[in-house]
Amino acid sequence: MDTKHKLIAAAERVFDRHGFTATGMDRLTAEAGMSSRTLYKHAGSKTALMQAVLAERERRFMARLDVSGVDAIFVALAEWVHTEGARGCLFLRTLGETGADLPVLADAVMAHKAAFRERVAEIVAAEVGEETAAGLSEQILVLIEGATAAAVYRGPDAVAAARAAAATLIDGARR
Amino acid sequence: MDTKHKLIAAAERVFDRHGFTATGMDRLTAEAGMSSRTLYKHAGSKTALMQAVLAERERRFMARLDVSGVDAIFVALAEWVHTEGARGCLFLRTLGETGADLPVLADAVMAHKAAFRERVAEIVAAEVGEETAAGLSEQILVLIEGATAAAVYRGPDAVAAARAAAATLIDGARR
DNA sequence: TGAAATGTAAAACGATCGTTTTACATTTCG
DNA sequence: CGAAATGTAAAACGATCGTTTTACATTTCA
Repeated sequence: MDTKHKLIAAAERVFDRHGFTATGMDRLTAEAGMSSRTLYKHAGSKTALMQAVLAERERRFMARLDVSGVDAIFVALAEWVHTEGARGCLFLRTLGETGADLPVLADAVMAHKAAFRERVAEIVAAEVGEETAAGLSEQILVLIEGATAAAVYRGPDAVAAARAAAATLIDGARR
Repeated sequence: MDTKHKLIAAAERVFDRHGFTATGMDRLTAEAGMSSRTLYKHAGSKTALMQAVLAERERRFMARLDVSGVDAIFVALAEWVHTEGARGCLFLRTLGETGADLPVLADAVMAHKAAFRERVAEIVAAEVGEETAAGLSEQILVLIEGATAAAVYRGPDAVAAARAAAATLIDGARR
């Protein structure tokens, strides 16, 4: 059981830094410190391994989204960028790499984004009320995605700017 | 000369829809309707072809950014999504696919993003003045990136939300 | 004790990768 | 006219792809 988690953690690092398609199995076995036989016993296939990586990523990301205010979302995002770096959303990157050619991964990405959007809507609704939240939560969603994307070349400044913009928008919606 | 442009246009379509790494030369030659010998005569290599694609993409994208107000940026973005679809920023996707493993492409992406950021700053400054623009243009930048990313799974709604958010932020900065 | 489970190391599988080469047809233009 | 330029079609290059297999070592536990 420890072997599988070690594999997924190693695969997440390598896929995140070098991309899914460009990463060969030899690099995965080397990084995970195990033979290819063991890797395939646990993962099944390269695509299934990426599936497992996305599932683990979703678990970890959603745990950070367990907050009770919009501002806290951006604090959490700033922490994420600080500890894990900024290479863009792994889900959208995976979708972008494979397009619709690997439906299993495309479905996982879309399911994650639906859950993510739902969670953001809940947080916004709790802060400004159901009726105001309708249009506002989509704006907050865009700010989170934008901070994630822009942080690739702007670093923490992008997250800070998104945080400030969100505060302005929330403040405007309150009155 | 027409051959080269036909090649680049075909390569842009294929790379955009199926990714850079996952696309083989056979798919490129088929889509461009030419032999691999001719392709290599004009492009040099797969990486150089992607370089040319990014240069063409930048030319076309920057032409759309030739507007004189922040709101017009989002109108242009909405048009782009309508005519070309939403598969995310090709520059960031390319960077995400290859990481730092192909410095030529990474450099092209960073150079484009610097120019893009500069252009956005100019547009914002023209609208609210130099001193107010400092912090605000980074927020607008985040909104554009966010609309581009979120449009992958939210479609035109993401652009509309970003446009509304930008209007609110600009309005707040004016007074 | 001994069989089942779990691991490693390494060779091999056919397929496909990006690229070059060989052989030949057509067009361009001094 | 005739050579240079530009194209196609297709085979071949060595390398690497994702995956399976063979052979063997170690641990687990009824």
